[in-house]
Amino acid sequence: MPGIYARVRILDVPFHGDRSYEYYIPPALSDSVFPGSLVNVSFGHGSRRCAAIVTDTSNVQQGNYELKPISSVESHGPLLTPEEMAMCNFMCGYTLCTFGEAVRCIVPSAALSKFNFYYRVIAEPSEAKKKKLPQTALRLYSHLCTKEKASQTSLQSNFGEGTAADLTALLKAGLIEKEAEIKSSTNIKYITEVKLKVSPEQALENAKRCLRSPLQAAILEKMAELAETDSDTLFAAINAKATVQLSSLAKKGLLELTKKEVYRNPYADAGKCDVYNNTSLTEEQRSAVDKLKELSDSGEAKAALLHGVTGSGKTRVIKEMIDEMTKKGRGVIILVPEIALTPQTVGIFCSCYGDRVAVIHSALSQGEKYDSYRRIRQGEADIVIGTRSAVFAPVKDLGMIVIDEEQEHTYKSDTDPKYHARDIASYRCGKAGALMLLASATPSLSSYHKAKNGIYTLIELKNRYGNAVLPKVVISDMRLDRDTGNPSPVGLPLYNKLLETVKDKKQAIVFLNRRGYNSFVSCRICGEAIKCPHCSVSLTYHTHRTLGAPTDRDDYMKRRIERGSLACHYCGYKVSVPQKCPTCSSEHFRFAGCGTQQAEEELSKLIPGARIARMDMDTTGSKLASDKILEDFREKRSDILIGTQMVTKGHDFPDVTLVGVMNADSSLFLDDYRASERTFDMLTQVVGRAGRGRDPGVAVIQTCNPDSPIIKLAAAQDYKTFYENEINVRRALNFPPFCDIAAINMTCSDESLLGATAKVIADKLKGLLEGEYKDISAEMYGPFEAPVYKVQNCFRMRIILKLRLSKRSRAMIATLLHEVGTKANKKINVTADLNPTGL
DNA sequence: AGCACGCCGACT
DNA sequence: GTCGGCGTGCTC
Repeated sequence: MPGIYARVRILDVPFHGDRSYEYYIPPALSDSVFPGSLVNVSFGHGSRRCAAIVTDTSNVQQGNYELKPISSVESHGPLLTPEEMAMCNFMCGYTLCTFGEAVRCIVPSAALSKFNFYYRVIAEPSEAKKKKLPQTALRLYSHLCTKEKASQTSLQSNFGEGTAADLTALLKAGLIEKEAEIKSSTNIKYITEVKLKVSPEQALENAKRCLRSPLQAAILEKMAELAETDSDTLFAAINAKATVQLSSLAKKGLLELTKKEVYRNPYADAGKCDVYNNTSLTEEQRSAVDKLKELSDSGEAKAALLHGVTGSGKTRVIKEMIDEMTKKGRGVIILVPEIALTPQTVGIFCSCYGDRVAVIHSALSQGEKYDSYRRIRQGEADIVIGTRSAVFAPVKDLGMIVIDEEQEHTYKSDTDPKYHARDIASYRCGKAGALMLLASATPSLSSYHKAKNGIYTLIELKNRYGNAVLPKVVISDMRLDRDTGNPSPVGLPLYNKLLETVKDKKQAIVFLNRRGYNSFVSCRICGEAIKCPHCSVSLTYHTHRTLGAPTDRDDYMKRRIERGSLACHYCGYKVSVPQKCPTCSSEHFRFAGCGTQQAEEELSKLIPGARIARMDMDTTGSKLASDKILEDFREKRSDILIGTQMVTKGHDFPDVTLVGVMNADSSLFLDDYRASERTFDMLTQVVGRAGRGRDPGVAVIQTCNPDSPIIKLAAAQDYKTFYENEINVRRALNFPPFCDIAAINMTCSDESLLGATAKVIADKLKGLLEGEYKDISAEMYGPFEAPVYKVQNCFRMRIILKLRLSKRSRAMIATLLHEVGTKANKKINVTADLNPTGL
């Protein structure tokens, strides 16, 4: 017997309003409301319609308020299983998001239906009332009298402008009633088109009269100029979100608002399925599989790190484990960093398991996502492969979650529930008694640290498959080329190798690192970048004043030095650009950011006749374009492939004998404490691309820091030494994995308001750390300007905390967010990002 | 989020 | 006076 009272979580409430609310279940719904049901309730003063999830039901009322009824229920049974609700609760606490945000992560939006509103007549108006109501409202009323009920959409299309206002008037007069029905998912996306209904001159005149509302005036002025646009563009242009002002202008008849459907590009499945050549496992692979099986057979939740050098056949081991799992009737989730970058991995699994596989990633349309979701839920698909959101897939009897290339930053969500797929996987495996398998050639420092300390089982693959040898690595010192007067971004060693490769009818990949977008300052002579004295990250160059046009080179450099300063994004340390290099006292600096596009032109100039293909964000507008480029390269219709990150992952081109890295330094001096880790990872991956076939490969790494241990170790593919060095640095400076980092991000379009509030928030935090949460040891830095201070006219500041994340420390941050949510100015948006990927 | 309540400045 | 905009607080 379900009970007559229900506790629910409302889906669309801000953080500080996110708690349980109690409702009563009307008798008519008593046998269709369960824990996990999606219901529709009236919430708040205006009886606003809200979607909510029932968390539990009871026969006794918990609090003593007057309860509102549950209005309706999505009748196809509970939307969430008890396990899924538990996962939502876990996410709330873990990432400090609302219950609703968590629900939206795990359920495709298509399943979260919207409402249809219906109106029906309930009373006759008295003569007095009739007089008070506007003519249009009375016409609407008589129209409703002829019908049982009418939907809002149909009324709106019949009566047009002002319908909503008339309806509210009739509702207030108690003549009609409103009824909401949960609309079964149509999942159509809308934008609001805005059109000026009067002449631009009239609009400007009205703007002058709108003195009391600067926002309305701004809208009118902008509209006088644009005449027609959509609300998003308009809000961006006037730098404010003014929905209310927009609709009141529409009411005044100055603007016309139309909701319009946005069409999404349907995902065209590139589904090219290379058949896995079913060779037997090597001895090393066999023993890895045996160990993993043992872990899985224990019946307990386990985690393992599969550390295999590039080309050691990690995918083969994973496939074997999937076979094991499915044989036992258990489901599997395989996470990949990015579908577009790993077509081969996806292809392999698709061809092996056919329609038992469901592919999930963000490029799917809502409808397609929903289809996959239902196939998985029904048990039709028991193998799920996808990007980070696939970690939530409702796989039945989950036996294993694989995270391939586990160190990739794409596993951390960059939008609001800022979860890390690894944490969710760990939670799910823990609950399901499943195996979490992390795989990588260059594991993240924190995962390898855990493996070393026995939290994960470490499994290693040390040999390249088929006895392919690691490529010979040439480190090319770009300072030599500069000294001999070669201004080209392509150094002599790389040039010679490229010529040779093309002559031999082999192929080459040239890698451009685009990562160095935050400008740092490095020394022209010793190559060192200027670093923060406290944090071992590069300082970031900021300019305060405009630099003026670069007329004379030396003069321009001087201005850059004089008018800019250097800042640390972890502790806020700030200095002006020094006169001399702190390492070698040279007076010549280089500001980061070598041109990348010119590299392609340069190459075609240098090696006439070579067929060059370029692949980066600019040339791969669509997924198909990148497939085409890769396909052409594989079929040897091009000789040299130039590209960014995209070319480093997972591809297997047997005829590639040369790999070049144009600017290995650019990620070495990122303003991130993981700069070394990322550079090592990137270089190892790139080098691993060469010599995968029978012919031995060569890799050329161009750098201004040929003595950098990171570059040397990556060249030698020596992960262990790299790990030992780096972990000591992290320990010494107290960086993860020896602590966690929490960023409190604050954004606001009003710069001075933001500055003031940021200080208040910082004080509040200090108060918590010194008072109620005295037991937490934390270092607090800031508030200071975020690395990118201004985005779309919105200013961003942040506070950085170094602490150990735990239930307790998370609770403290949650308390802070609650307080800020209720007390601080609404214009300021405050969120927490726990262990942010980049700063 | 959205709505009510209450304050405050502009305009009849 | 009083209308209407905007800041503040609350939602079972």
